[in-house]
Amino acid sequence: MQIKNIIEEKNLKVTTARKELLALLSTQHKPISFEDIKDKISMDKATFYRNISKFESESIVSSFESNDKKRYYELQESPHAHFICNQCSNIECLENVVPLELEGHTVMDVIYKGMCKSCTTSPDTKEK
Amino acid sequence: MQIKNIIEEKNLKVTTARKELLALLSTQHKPISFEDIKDKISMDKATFYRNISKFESESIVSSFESNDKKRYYELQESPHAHFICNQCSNIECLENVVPLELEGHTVMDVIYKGMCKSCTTSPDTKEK
DNA sequence: TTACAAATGCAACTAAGTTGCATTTAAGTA
DNA sequence: TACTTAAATGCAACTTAGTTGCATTTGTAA
Repeated sequence: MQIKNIIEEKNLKVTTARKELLALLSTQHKPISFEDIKDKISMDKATFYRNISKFESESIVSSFESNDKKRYYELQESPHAHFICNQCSNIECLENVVPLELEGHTVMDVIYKGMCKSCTTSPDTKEK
Repeated sequence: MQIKNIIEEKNLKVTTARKELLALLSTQHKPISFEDIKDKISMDKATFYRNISKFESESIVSSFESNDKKRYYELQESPHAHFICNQCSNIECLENVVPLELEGHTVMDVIYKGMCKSCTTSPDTKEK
């Protein structure tokens, strides 16, 4: 099973919590927060944050702060930018859409914020 | 004095707190957080957050979440992207450097994250 | 199977940001 | 210039994502 291999490759202990967490992340197609995760698997938040931060330092997972003060995580596959809608809070992956380079810098993450297509065309519909 | 005019134009009361806050923001050349601000002017945090959020809704100020869980604010002049260094935490303004458009979306903010020029060329120097 | 380091789970803590409320102040009016 | 009132301020209590300390459990290698 490949999830087990991902963990072993980084010389980390293969624990139930780690397998569950990576298995969940691998089924998502966009970044999710701890709040999303705890609805799906039962895991202490200390365990979650300790593991996710280990995954990040091992480059298995990448993350960013959204507008809602929460951090969103996803498996690090092909690097890509994200679009966060300020109105409906949806997060979109922008694969091969915007440049990921910047002269003289090492770019690790690119975030666009604004209004997504559906909020732009039907404004106010989802406003709080 | 122009700061007073900015406040009056939006039909807001011209208070000492608002003048001080805008005066400080106008002397900065990059976004700053409440923590930076309270070192420079004495202002209750409730007052700060209430005013800055009013300034934002009146489009006087813009802001974004950085990597350090704090929100950074700056006067809204010409729209531009920001580069946040994950290593030294410095924030750079990217004026006319990266595209601020995205087909089908309304872009309000663009953030690049990674390693800045000096951290890229002299790695580890500033690591914690 | 045993032993030990590493991982887990719980509770207590931290810190940015928010809210309720009593007091103060800006600014229009007499 | 003093009066009035709605809005702004400052304080304290609160909220909540994330962190830390510590006792217990678990994975792994001998």
